Amino acid sequence: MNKKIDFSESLEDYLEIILNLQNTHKVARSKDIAEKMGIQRGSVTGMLKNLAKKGLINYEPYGFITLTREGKKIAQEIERRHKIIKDFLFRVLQIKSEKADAIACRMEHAMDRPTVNMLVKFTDFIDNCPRAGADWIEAFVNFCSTEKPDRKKCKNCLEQCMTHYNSLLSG
Amino acid sequence: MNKKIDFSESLEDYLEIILNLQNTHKVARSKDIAEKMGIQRGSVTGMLKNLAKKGLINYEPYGFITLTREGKKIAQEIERRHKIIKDFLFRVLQIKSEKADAIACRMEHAMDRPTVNMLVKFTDFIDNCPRAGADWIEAFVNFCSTEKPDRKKCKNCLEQCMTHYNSLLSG
DNA sequence: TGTTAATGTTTGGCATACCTAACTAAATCA
DNA sequence: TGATTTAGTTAGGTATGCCAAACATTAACA
Repeated sequence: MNKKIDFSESLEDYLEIILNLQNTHKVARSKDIAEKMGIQRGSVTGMLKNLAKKGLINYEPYGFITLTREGKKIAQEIERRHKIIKDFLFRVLQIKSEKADAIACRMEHAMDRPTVNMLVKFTDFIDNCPRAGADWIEAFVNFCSTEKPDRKKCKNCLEQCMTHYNSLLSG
Repeated sequence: MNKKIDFSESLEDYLEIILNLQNTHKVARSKDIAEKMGIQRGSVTGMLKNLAKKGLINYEPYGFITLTREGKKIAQEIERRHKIIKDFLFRVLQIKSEKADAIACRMEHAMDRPTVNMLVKFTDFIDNCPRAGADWIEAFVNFCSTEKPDRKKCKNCLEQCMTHYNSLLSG
């Protein structure tokens, strides 16, 4: 029974924004959706009807807009993808927060669930593996700004990493 | 003079495919483009005219299709993004080759040049940093398939990593 | 060289998703 | 409560990008 209709990027964006508005403003309003989507108010109505027809929102003219259970499920999935991708772009790839958000907003439609799940595991791994961690990301930043990696620095880095791990064990 | 028109995903796909066909078959044919795009032959003609109008391909009815200098530049940029993203998905995130290609094909339109550049640097870093490398990716695979990371394994892993680095220095 | 098959084009139609402008309902305030 | 502002809807229009089917051209081969 799991309908695997694939929704358009636009539709997914609407759901994500409605969820967002629901969370911050209690209820989603047509005007705010238009504003967040960067489109005209008139364009929103059509999509609201569309979303309602698909059973993703509760909607009647001039009434409140809320996500149905199904709509919320999808919106939350998109929101989750967004956060995961943004986190990777921002924390690992060092993309500036605002830009990371903008790109995540586009990438979230391109990646499917299993792939995003692997990305979560990967950032988890970076955060938890003694060979990686915050200082390793620091090393990456350094790697980016220098021409050729200095092997001597590598020795230091490795030793530091080992020391840190040992203190983790004993601490 | 650097025209920064942003092209549609569809248009970028056409260019990428034309480049691909140019490289493998010497010349791009309407039928093959349709096949690769998974669309009907009739739909291709319209876009060819569009691409020609934008100065991205050399095209006249019933004639050969080749990329102009400008078109090739864009196609190569897209192709580059595709390869980089696919490599990351496949080698790092362990996404199966075919699927990695399909997702890369969608992601390549979502990521801009600077972001892709950071992704290259990141995979470069993974390949070159003594704390990362192929065995570290192996460790990630292991991390994915186990519930909780085993700290004892970490000790081994770290020591192996250190040994490997030392042998690199002396070797 | 004439016929046939393959390839490419044209046409009309459809769906999505946006716009503007006119209109309607609801909310606000005097 | 009535007038005005704000929010939401409707209607008609545009651009993209696809389809199917009829048509035109080119290539293949007999």
